[in-house]
Amino acid sequence: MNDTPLAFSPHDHKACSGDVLSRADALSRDAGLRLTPVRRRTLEILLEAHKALGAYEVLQRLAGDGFGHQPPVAYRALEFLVENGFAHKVRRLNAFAACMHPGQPHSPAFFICRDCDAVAEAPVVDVRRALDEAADEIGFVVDRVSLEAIGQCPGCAAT
Amino acid sequence: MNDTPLAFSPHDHKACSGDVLSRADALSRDAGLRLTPVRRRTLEILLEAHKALGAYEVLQRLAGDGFGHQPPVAYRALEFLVENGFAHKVRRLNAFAACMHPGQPHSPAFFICRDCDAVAEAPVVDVRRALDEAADEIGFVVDRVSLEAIGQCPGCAAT
DNA sequence: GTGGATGTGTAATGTTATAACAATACATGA
DNA sequence: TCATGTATTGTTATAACATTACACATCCAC
Repeated sequence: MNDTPLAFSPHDHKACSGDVLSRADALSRDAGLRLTPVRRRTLEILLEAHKALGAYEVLQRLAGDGFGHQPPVAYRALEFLVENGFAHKVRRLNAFAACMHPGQPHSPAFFICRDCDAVAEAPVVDVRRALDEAADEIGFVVDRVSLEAIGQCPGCAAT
Repeated sequence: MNDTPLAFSPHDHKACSGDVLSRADALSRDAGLRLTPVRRRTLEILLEAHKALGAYEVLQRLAGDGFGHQPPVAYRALEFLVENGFAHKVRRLNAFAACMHPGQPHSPAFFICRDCDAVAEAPVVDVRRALDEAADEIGFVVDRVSLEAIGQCPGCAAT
């Protein structure tokens, strides 16, 4: 429960956040999606935090910025972001994290550190393919998958 | 002989429940675990329901059987079952399901039907291996994994 | 401009989960 | 037998997460 970054390696948060945000702008324009002020600010909040945030944490920051104070304000914005691939829900934490690769259809997995709560999103195409095969065998048609691993991140293992 | 998990095919619930329950008794004895009345009854409830149940549903049935009426009663029993491999938590549903293969260390995935809410537990060793490889690459040590797929089960696809 | 669809705001409520403490059961060894 | 330690169960209260329902505003196609 510290500020350990979303990814497990040091990097320039501001640069990667800005980058993702501007890609989100472009993607929304192209797709005819309305990345309205609340929604855009919500994404920005997730990017700034650079970790998974609960809906009520997001709400608190939105309220501080002059948006609504009630839960649906945050939940609706988060829902929009998740549905359109700008964010992911991390079920293990009941929390939300900005997607680091919006627009590139990817099958993400989340690696959640049990010690510092950091969440890393990693592409795991092979994993997804293996899962689809397993589904095929039982005649199940997969819509969406959530893959979450709990364990220890390199940073916490080092200490 | 096919691999379709029990949940998606007709079968004798009472037989498979009884079987799992007696295996749980044996495993507990061997491992020195105390499968106390609440805990055993909780497992029995999950087996009888033969689907994923919310903690409050479990609690209601426990209360009806003369056990406590308060949430921790159910949560504690469920936690015991999950920790010792007798049940699984299905995070997508905020619910719990009996493990159909207690004692056999397995890396389970859950296939959740969006139409009928049936939950099938399937072994997915390949998937787990692929995930471990992805974790290795980023220096993450995996403890436990939750793999949940939402989609359509064979039964609902047929109708 | 009008009207429908979409988005934002609020209040109220529902659902899931845990903290904190008290009471009880049970094994072990004096 | 009785004291003592530990695990378990029970209760109250509350935290944390999420949704429903409804009012009003804004966008945009016609």
